[in-house]
Amino acid sequence: MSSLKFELLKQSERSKARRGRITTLHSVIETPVFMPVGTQATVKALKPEEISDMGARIILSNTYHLYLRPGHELIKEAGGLHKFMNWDGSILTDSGGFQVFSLGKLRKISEEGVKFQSHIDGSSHMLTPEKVMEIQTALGSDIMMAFDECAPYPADRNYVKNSLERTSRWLKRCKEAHWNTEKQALFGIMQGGMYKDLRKLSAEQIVEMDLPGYSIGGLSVGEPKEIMYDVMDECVDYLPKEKPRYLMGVGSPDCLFEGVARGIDMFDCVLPTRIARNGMVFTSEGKLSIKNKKYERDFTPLDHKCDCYVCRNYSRAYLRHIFKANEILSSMLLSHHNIYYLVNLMKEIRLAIEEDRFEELRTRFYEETGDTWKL
RNA sequence: UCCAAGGUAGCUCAAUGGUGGAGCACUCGGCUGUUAACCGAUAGGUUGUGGGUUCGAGCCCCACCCUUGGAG
Repeated sequence: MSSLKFELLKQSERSKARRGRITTLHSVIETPVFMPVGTQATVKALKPEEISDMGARIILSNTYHLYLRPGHELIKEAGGLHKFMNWDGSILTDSGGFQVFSLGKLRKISEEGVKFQSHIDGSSHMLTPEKVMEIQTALGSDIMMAFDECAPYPADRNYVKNSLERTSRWLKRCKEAHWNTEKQALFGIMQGGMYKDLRKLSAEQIVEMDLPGYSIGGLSVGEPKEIMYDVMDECVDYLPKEKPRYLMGVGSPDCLFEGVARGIDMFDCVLPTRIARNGMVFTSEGKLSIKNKKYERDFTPLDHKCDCYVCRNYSRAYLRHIFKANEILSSMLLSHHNIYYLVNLMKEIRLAIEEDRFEELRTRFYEETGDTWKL
């Protein structure tokens, strides 16, 4: 019995969009799917049952952060990450590869792995493919990500090539260190920066490993959207149709549409929760900054088309007030709305694909949200 | 009534006699595998009032007004 099953339910004929279903030990996940991010074993400001009630069946957490604090051994002792954080759906754990990018000044890369200086206490730690697999095995995630290097943008071709080839070698080591194959699936990560031929090279090297799923990494790292879409166009074609494709770190509503249209099945992003804590929300009419004075006496809901708990019970005026007053409830309510918005958006997208009207939904989305998502 | 300390941005406070600043608040913007309840920008001033000394005063001198504390 395999740790992960992917069924391709429908392939759209007018685009690469497709409907699928992933089954892991903990849940059945309808795709395309958006995965909320819970880096430190919590989707910030939200209770697991809220996320579950919205219909989300999978969330993402992070190897690097949990290894540093509270430590993977402790989580193993607690009975695994699911039990520890009270989440009974599926969990995908990122490998710490993104931290190679985001903690740029605090790390040193070698063939063996990456030496990090903890951003918490400055202590030194070595993450290797083997170590990362050990940590993710202890956490007990349903989907483990291979250890990769997320190259910065811009980066010169030579750097990107060396980096991607090392990532491929690290993937091989991850696979060799992967023993809990009955319960946990390992995904490989494509790199290659903005160079299409390098994307192809990376894809060939990782697909050869015959893994249950593949992701596209190294995008949405500061490049213009046109470039990201352009690279995505090609990337997907290099990945097998019968395996789930995961675009890492992408999650603005427009990018979700563009990703789905290009054949992506899975997405994750900190955007909805982060911008919520900073007073920004998604609505059916585009972005809305609850900080703006124009909402001071606006007693209507955030989004009149939304039927989430927040939109059913609170006004913009109230949400503005608690945000300005720096009340904790502000983060809770705005995060709830934003996650609901994306989870629901994906639900609509799945239905549209089933009914052969994804393109119409996509067009309508851009019409209704105006220039909010302009490139 | 006397004594003391003090009056500088909306608030709390900086500023050897030499171009009046900061934090917070306000207004706006940004955030894409979380080092982020974060970061950035705009705006905001007759330095309590009136005199004086000085090339030059928020700062020194005089008077007055106001605030706080103490004494009676």
